[in-house]
Amino acid sequence: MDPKTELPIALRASYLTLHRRSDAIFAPHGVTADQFVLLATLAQGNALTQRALAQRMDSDPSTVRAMLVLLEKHRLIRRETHPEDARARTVYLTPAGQRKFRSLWKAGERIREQMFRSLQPGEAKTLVVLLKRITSALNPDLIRIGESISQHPQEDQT
Amino acid sequence: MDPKTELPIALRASYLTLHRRSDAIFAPHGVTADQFVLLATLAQGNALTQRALAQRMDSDPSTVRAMLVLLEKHRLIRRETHPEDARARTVYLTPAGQRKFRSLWKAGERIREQMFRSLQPGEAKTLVVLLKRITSALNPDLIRIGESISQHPQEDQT
DNA sequence: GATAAATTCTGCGTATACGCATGTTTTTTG
DNA sequence: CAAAAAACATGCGTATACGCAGAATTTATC
Repeated sequence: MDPKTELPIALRASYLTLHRRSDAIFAPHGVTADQFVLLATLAQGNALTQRALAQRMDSDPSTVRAMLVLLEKHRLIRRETHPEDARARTVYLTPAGQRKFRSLWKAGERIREQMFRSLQPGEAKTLVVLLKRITSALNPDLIRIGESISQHPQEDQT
Repeated sequence: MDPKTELPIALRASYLTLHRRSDAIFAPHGVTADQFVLLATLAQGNALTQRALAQRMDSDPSTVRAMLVLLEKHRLIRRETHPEDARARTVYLTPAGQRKFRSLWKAGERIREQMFRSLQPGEAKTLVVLLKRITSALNPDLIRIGESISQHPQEDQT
């Protein structure tokens, strides 16, 4: 089969496999794979608004909100009204959330190691580069010549 | 950031973006991205059991079932009891399902083209190879299909 | 400075995605 | 052949994932 056809399928298979495996590894910690991504994003840049958090996670704001409601109930994160913008809510990792994240990071190392070891030196970097390439190619905020992409609010992210 | 850390994140971002984009493109046809994958799998090998279908889609049997129930209601697929094995049900694409798939295939060409064009000659093939590599690296029991599945992800002997 | 426009979160509806338990049927074993 | 084990589909519960509409608030416009 030609690569153009195979590529979306291979991408899907890879992601679903990674997701399943992550869920299995994190389950004993009472956390899902996606919750881990959220916690990791917060660990990297605390005090984000829900919207900013969603953007960095490549997720939908309403999806993130549902996750936050759960995580807040589990006392891993905390939400406060933004001091300057009463529309927004700022999200913080609680101390328990920080501890949990560190422990999850260790647990996840096994998976990262497993993926990484299956690749030759340099291939991981290549893979990341190519993935980012197709991601931005699929992102409709790029203006293509000859093709009309209407109805899309331009947003300028960093 | 080092590639080992970035890889899972990049994979997730790529897949979610592809999935969103596909959903948007297929929505006017009344079909989701995942339903497209199912129909495509059936188009390639008709008359599969639900389990075989799930395996080829890299999906869970119970997930596939839910999709089949929907697709059957939409008259795109049909399920019959397996002639020799009364436990299993065989899935068929209806004529309408075949037509729908052909039309979806055309609609999806735009996305495949967009991904493909962002890559240099040969890179698409490379990307597929690397994705398959990490997929099987993450699969704890890819040795034999159809065997009982061990649920102890502790052993890692290769 | 009042009104319109944009932004942010919330809530709802639908569709995966998966694990687990259950019921039925086939296959294996003693 | 009878009992046990395995395989297949179903149903349930939880957690994304997303679009869309609505309410509150900030920013822009005249």
